[in-house]
Amino acid sequence: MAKVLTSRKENYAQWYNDLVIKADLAENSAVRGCMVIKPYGYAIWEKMQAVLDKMFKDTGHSNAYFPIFIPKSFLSREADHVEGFAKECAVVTHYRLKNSENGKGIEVDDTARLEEELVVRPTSETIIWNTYKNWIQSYRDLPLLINQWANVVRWEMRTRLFLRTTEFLWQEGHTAHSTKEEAMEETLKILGIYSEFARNWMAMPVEIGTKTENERFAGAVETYSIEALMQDGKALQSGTSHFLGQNFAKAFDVTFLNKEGKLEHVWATSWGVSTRLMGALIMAHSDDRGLVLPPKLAPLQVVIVPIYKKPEQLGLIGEKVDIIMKKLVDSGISVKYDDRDTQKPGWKFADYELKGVPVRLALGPRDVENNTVEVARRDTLRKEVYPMEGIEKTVKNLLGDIQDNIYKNALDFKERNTFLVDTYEEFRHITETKGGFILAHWDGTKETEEKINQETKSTIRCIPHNHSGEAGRCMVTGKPSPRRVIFAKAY
RNA sequence: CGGGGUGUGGCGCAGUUGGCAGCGCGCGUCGUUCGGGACGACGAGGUCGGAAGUUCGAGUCUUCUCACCCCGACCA
Repeated sequence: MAKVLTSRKENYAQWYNDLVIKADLAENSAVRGCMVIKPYGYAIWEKMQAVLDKMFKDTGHSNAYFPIFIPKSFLSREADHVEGFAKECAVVTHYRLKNSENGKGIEVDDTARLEEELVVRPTSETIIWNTYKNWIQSYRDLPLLINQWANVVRWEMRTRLFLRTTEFLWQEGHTAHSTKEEAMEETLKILGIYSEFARNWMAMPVEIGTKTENERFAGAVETYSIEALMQDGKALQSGTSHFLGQNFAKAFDVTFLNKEGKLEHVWATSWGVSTRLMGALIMAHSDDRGLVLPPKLAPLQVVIVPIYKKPEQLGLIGEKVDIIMKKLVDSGISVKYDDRDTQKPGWKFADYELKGVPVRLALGPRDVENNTVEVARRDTLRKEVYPMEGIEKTVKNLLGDIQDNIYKNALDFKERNTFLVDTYEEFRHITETKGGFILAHWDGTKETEEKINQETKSTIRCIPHNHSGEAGRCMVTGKPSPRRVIFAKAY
């Protein structure tokens, strides 16, 4: 078989890049740092969107859309917020071009300078809270539960397809509440949704937890995240949910009259997942032959490949395939019959493996004669011949098995690569050799966190919610620690 | 913004001492093939990233410039 991908062992980063390109998910564009998401990649993103969108709506949220441009002055209203984002903002200064003096090309018209420059949104808190001010007067207007699907721009130094690009797609939820408790409840509810989405749809186990002050969103009181472990032992922050307290309400003077007729600032949350989830999905399951997709998010769940020598044989196969297709479609399975005669079966097998299609059916003259189908699953690469009779049940069960199996594999991997560590020496050894999640005690200070980061390149991914809070002593300073936190090298 | 690297057909690359721009893949036509990336024959496709210079002659030498990739610091 012709080798298309760099193997993971050889060079993990290269494997990822190769895979994204070769599986036709995305490519680099003419604009540095910005990607073109290709139809196959976008189809996966659309599936993710559809599921998440429903989850948000089922919990009472509505979609809306706010401008891509933010007046520069808005950004500076919340001090921490502007400090966090100032270094990576694209700024619009002019609104017109003109023909160059020398007749060649086109240039910025200096006479068309904007009075107030516009920032291309790196996130939308400021424009949204400026708007919410007019929407909220009374406790009766609350809670306000809004989400938007949008693109944002963060001018990054170094980019990688899906994992970090200058422009990316995401959803950002922005909610307003009358009490602190309710806002906090919302923040954690969304964290739960993200975790459930990762678990049940992406087949990706995640750690949920609280971010340290260092890693907190600029302008938030508390940031929570879901953290996934990639096959190279590095962590990927896959979603964040922020409790914003009254920071933005105060900055944008968003107040409401409570039941007692008293004026109060509202309580806020914001939360988001981005096309980075695509990167997580790719790295969580895929192998050296290509993408492995969970059936629940695969744009195409089943592909049927005919094997034949003569046109008459193709005709006979086609008749059987029509029957199978109908049964599968009736069972809610997405299926494609690839009867192109421009590619050979072997080529198609390899190509659909590269693209991660969960199940492949092959039908040849032999199958027509015996009333059978060859069924191949992408996750284990195993092939078996099944009777045509009841094929829809066979396939449906198999899709379920695959979804479960890749989750189980990812979970096993995470467990095998999660280490309980008590000494700094051992900590350094593991970060240098294996990577993975390391549960260790930390004294809670920024100084120690930074020292560990400097010396080992590891960061505290989160203070986990799902591990016991047994107390101990900081592995670096020996000071008391109330609970273990999760360290890892991160994307 | 530092360090390293690369720009030659759609993609991946070779191009020696400066002397007719090549190879593999892909693409097109025809034929044989088709149960794990088939094979043969013929064919199409290039102002060698850009500008200036040296030279009888530049893909190759000089200077400038632009772009992209990789590794770091910053980040979802």
